[in-house]
Amino acid sequence: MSTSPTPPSPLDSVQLGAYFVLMEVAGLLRHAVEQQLRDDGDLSYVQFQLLARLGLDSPTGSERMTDLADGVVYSRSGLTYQAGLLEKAGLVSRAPSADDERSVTVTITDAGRSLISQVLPGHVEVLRQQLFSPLSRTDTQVLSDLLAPVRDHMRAAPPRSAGSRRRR
Amino acid sequence: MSTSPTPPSPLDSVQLGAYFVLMEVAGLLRHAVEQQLRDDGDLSYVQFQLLARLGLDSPTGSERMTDLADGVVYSRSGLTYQAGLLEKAGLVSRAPSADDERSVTVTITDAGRSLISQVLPGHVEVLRQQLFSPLSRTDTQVLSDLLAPVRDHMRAAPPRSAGSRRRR
DNA sequence: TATTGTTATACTCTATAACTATA
DNA sequence: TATAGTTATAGAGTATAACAATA
Repeated sequence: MSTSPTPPSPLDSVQLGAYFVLMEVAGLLRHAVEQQLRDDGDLSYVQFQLLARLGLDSPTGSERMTDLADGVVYSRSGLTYQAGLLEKAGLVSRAPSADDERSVTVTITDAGRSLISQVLPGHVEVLRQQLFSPLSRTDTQVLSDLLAPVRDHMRAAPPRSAGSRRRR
Repeated sequence: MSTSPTPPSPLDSVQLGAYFVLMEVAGLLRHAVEQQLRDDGDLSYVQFQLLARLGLDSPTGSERMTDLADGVVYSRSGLTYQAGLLEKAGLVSRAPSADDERSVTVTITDAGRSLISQVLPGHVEVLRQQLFSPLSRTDTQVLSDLLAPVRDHMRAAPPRSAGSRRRR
């Protein structure tokens, strides 16, 4: 069932090129960014994502475990592991949700917010140097507009048949 | 020395958006692709990259360890580990280089080539469904053209001050 | 019964440092 | 001395399955 009924029909060279550049740029960028986060705040990229989501995106500074897992494409156990690390470091707190006793609400602490602002300037610097220096403002806008539909498409299609539940 | 003399001056929202989409798309794509490679050929993404580089890019099917490490942004020991796995699986062979006794030449085997062609159709399918279905041919071309300079810029700048040697 | 989250466990990957051998 | 590669080792991250508790 892994072979499709239609002939393989390889991607054309433009598509292959786009695939490779995309993956290489993202890989190199992640590498650079992880090093900065490690140096400036002893954070992994995923941990930064979690903190940023709580501290920058969420108006309340809180989210349920499940929502965090959905946003970061994580296994439940993986998120539990990371949330445990963050909590042990005093960067977030966990408490049973008010409305649903099964849920756990994760909240960023003052120390967490402080760490974000400590790490953010360096982070922005890396982005500026590595990613944006070769891109004009228009380029950046176009790039964003091109990738946004892809992201939405990927989020919609549930290819992760692993566990069972995923979609909210 | 981690704070720059110039004011933090945060990225504008367009730049931040571009950064996040780029990372999310690449992350989701890598996730999907890794699952396919695992299912169809029991390969990690890095192992696939190594085999593809030897089998598809190199005309001779051989490369030195160092050149492979440069191409895949790996630590030397990491490459040794992966090359060891591939060799144990019979997908590559290793032999001291002819001209330089210090070097090791890695060569893809028939089994390695066979595995690539076994895995490639499914790989292409995933790319088509996940990445390219929301992109026109023009979109794809533009995306590629936008990212190519970024890749070149990142390759040139040696931010990995870790080990010591890196640039060829 | 379905969902939320945790735990135990095992495995893969990566990086650092020490080491050998050749240039 | 500098480079190519390996080894030992240690640590971080991830996933699976079994589990407990609530809806």
